[in-house]
Amino acid sequence: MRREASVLHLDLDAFYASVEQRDKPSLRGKPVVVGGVGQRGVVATASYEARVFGVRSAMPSHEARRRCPNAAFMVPRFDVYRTASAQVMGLLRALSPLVEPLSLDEAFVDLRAATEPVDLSLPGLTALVQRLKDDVHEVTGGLTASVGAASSKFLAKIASELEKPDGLCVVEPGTEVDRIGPMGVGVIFGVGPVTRERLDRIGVRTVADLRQVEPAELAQVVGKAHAETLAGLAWARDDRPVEAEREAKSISTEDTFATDVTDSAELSDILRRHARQVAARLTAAQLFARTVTIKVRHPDFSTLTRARTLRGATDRVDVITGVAQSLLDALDVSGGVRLLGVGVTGLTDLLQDDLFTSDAPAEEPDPSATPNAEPELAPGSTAAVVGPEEASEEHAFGPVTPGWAPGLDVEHDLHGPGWVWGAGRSRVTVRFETRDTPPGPVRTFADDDPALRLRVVS
DNA sequence: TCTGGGGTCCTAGGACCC
DNA sequence: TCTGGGGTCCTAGGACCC
Repeated sequence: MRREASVLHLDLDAFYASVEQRDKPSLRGKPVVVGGVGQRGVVATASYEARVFGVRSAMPSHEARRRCPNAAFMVPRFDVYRTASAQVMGLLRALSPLVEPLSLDEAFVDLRAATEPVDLSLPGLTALVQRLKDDVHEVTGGLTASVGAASSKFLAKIASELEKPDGLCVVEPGTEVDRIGPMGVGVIFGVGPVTRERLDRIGVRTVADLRQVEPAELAQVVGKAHAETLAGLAWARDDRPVEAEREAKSISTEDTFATDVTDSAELSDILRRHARQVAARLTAAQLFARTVTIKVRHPDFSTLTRARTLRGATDRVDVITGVAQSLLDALDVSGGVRLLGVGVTGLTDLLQDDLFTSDAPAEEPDPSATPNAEPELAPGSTAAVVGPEEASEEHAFGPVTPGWAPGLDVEHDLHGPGWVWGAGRSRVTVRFETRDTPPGPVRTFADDDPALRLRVVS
């Protein structure tokens, strides 16, 4: 436990929705919901105006629509979010090189590793955090961040949430135990609905309640490893370091279909597409994987995974496809499939692998040696046929209407840049405005109007 | 027409080895 | 010729995070 509040946690407020409001002036001050817009979509982020109506992250989109029919519903623009995120991470790294991103909109910073000496007194920290927030606002063109400073990751994260949005909270060292005592156990990272319910059943509702539980009883309720962490955190004991470079442990992609898929040829196509994406990401990261996993969700939402570990690591599309297909073949999917995914784990980089096996008889580091136990990859297997990489990388929010999904950027020959307000019945409605204009006019076009096209923005 | 996608970590059981 | 315990690897599932 540190003696000074040298850990920062930064969280961009309603990040995706705020970026949309920044870039679409007519949406400022209005409810905005970013996420899947299809029947099976869920909410990724709701603006604060939408939260007033009870719209929350992870809520099914149809439920969000019911609660807030007047909200603007739009598909995420990850390239734009990535750019804004990189700008913010850049500011953090200028403060201290020891930055641990948790997602596009969240990161820890260790100020002890700062290149220049930092004044960690309460006024010093407050001034530093305020400057950081101002810089974030400026560099991103108007986004706000909530920042917490404390003596540990646990408290810094709690602190950043205390005064959201646009929050600034420094937890003074020595006050941690008192501060968290009255809070619900749900503030503890790792305590979700299930654990909260289990704790509730033994009378534990607040962090202070948690301190009274016998270690043995706690272990029985939440498991040994979890119990030890929780017991420590209840007393604000947390010495987890801020870690800048964490190696990826798995890579996966999956897709929930607009309607359940029953055709096995179609499932194979989808599987191959996923395998191709996974292989491409392995290659891009210069990694190889030993275990291939598939994930299948049935129409009743029951979900299962099947995995097979190979003798050697691979990044080959045909190998990954072949293993995935044979795993799928062993399952009964006659009732249809709601979701299909492919993933890899057991990641190694070849160089290291090579090093460790260099005195062994040439188990070729070349992954072409790995189709070993994969009879389904016999010559003539269609698995070896590899098509061009899919154009769309982000299926994350599901069945995006090809073309005119709401929120996407467009350009019209006459009217200039704008964004898709809505589409359907062979028509597209566009609002012509950008980040730097006042709210603009709305026009409707035929969806095959040659003067109108999608615009790539980041 | 309930319930995304991309991750991490933990548990538990069985195989296998010493 | 009857039986323990530890360690590691693998698979499957589940809780949780953003």
